[in-house]
Amino acid sequence: MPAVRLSPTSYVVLGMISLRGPSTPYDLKRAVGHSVGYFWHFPHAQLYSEPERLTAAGLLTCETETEGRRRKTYSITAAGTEALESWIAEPSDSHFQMRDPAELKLFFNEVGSPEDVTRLAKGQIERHEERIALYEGMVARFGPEPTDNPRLITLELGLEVEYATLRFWRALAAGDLAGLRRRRGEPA
Amino acid sequence: MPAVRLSPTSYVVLGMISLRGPSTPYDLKRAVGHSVGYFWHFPHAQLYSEPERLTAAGLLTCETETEGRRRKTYSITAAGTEALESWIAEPSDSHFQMRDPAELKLFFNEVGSPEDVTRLAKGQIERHEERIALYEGMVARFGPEPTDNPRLITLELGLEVEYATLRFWRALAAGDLAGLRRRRGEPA
DNA sequence: GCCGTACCGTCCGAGGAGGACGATTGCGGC
DNA sequence: GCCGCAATCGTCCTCCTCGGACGGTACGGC
Repeated sequence: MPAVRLSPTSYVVLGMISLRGPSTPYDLKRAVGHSVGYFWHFPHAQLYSEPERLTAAGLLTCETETEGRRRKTYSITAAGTEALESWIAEPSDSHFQMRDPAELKLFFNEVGSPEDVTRLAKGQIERHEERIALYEGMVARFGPEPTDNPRLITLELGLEVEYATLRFWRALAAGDLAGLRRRRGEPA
Repeated sequence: MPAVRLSPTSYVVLGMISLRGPSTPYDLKRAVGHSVGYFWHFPHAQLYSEPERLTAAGLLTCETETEGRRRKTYSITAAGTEALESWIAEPSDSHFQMRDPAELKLFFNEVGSPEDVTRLAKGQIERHEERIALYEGMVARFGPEPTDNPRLITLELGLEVEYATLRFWRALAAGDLAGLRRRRGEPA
């Protein structure tokens, strides 16, 4: 049972199995796809390899189907639950990372033309409007009151951020960043 | 001159050299540290390996110091500039990623205790307040008017996002997510 | 039964992360 | 000048992440 370094990915796997009960990698893939996946993307292949690592570390157990499709069902162990809980309890260390290609393009916009910036902004506005519609739909379906479903709380954070970036790109397209600053100063 | 896949990291290197002129990896490290680095982190080692790749692809040229400290100075080529410009001009494909460990913890908070959430929120509030102070300081120093310095425009986006997340964690700590939703609906 | 299609699992090569370590330089003390 | 120390700068190594390619499995239509 070698000690392994646990990454955020590890905790997503542990957390998902903890919330859902015993799961196969494919179960995880789908579950992640319409929840955590929206704000923390990772490729499906890791949902196959990561549980293996965690099993080796004693945080999961694995049961292999013998008949038909080879399939592995992972369950969380006491050690796994403990690891997850202590991660949740420990103070959060690092700041978030944005990783927005559009923001990069904007940063280097001096190189390009002003029309590039306008086009970029237009595209981003659409993109964020779509995302907001998606999130609002989820809220409407699963619980209009934020406290209805604890797992939906993070959606509120997602929405808050989406609206913020939308405001930014709209202000940029309208050439009114000063207005954006002014409105930020107002009481909320 | 083999064709290489260009990642966002590649464009950061190209963009930085394009803005600053010929640079050594260490120059880039420092330049990135107090600009792009705030919203797109990457380890310093890549600022040594990535220019090599780009040189192999013909997008940069490299001049090696012979005396004293081995040191390489990279300059952008015409092909490099072209690659950068066409990247800026092309429509932005993918949505941004948040990658916020705190958001993950919140998502899995059912596993933990309510005090964990409160503690998490308190920590995040501090963290984002610090970040906002840092950004506001930069704005005050380098250009109170958003349009003063084109490279500072992204700072406005950073601030907008920081304020949004700060509002969220404050609302969460105050147990008033409903209020957050209500205020989002108001005209801006 | 045969075939097409959606579903599911594994592999692999390239790139990213970030710490460890080694080399170089400048500076203060003598 | 010479030494030693600390800051600066460059490279390497190992593990992890990425994401597409590929191949196997189940199921419905005919």
